[in-house]
Amino acid sequence: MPDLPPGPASVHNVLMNHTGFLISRMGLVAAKQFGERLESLGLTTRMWGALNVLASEGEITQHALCKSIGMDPSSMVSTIDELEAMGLVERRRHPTDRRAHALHVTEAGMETLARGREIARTAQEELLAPLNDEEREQLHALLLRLAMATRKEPLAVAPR
Amino acid sequence: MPDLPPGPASVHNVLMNHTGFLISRMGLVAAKQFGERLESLGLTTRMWGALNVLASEGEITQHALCKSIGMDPSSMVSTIDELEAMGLVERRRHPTDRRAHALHVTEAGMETLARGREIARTAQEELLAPLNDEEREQLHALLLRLAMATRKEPLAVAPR
DNA sequence: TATTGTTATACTCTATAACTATA
DNA sequence: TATAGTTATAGAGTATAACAATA
Repeated sequence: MPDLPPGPASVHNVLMNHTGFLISRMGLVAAKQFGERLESLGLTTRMWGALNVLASEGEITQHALCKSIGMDPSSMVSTIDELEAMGLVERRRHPTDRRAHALHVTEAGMETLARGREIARTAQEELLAPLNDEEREQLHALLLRLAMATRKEPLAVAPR
Repeated sequence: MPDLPPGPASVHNVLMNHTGFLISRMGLVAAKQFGERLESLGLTTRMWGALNVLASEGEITQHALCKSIGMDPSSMVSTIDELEAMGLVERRRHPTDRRAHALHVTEAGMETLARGREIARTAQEELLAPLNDEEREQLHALLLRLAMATRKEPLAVAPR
């Protein structure tokens, strides 16, 4: 009885035949690699996702942000807490609804966001290194069509 | 101030521009959909991954199985416990090493595996529904090249 | 009566370290 | 001294329910 299977460890050929497994697997790798790079900014993938959407939407409520990225409201509290503690986001008064906050991205938040986007480019370059430009566009287009079909799935930005 | 961003909820346009995000996102969707379907067999994605590799490798040790799918040995214990409780796998005596087990897939295990593969086909059909056959092959080939480049990453079969 | 944000809680998944019995 | 399997434990990450303030 062979004690170890032949070939490099960690992923088995049998599983590689399934596209769904490959997507799941590469999704974990991508999230992990990006998350490790984001640590240099003191950000998690969840914080980055929230900051990113917030900057593009302007001042919105936590509730709206939750719906926008599919995060649970109770999880959003701690995410915004962390961003606020770092001075990247402020909870400002909502002009009309005294229950709600108007989430505001600070100047420091915009700077961190810019550096995060640079990191995202680097991480993407690392992830897609085996592919040329045309192939990268192909992959993106194919994934985008899949994503558009499952847009309503209430999944958070990052796996962990 | 707009209370909700325009368009359908749960995933934001800004994030859709990143291939890494799309892969991560679709990986979660794929794993979730497959996991829900596997419940009908009483299996988790982890159990299915272990059973699948085990059947293709014959009788190997838990240690070898761990290396083969990138699962932690301590997590493997409960995974095999569950498979054994369902009568799909047996811990048999290793012929030469009294510390180790020879993991054996039972006949019931092979039958469950066959049904699992049918479920995998169905789930894949659902996931890749927006793509035609040629596009599915393209996507698979592109992901496979990425996966081969990161084969050594010690990540488990399924995110949760 | 419903909604926003918050807190407390529980549950899952995973990783770490220590332990045993063998090698 | 190292290895296979196990156990116990702790740490993320997430989901659920209840709550106060306000609509």
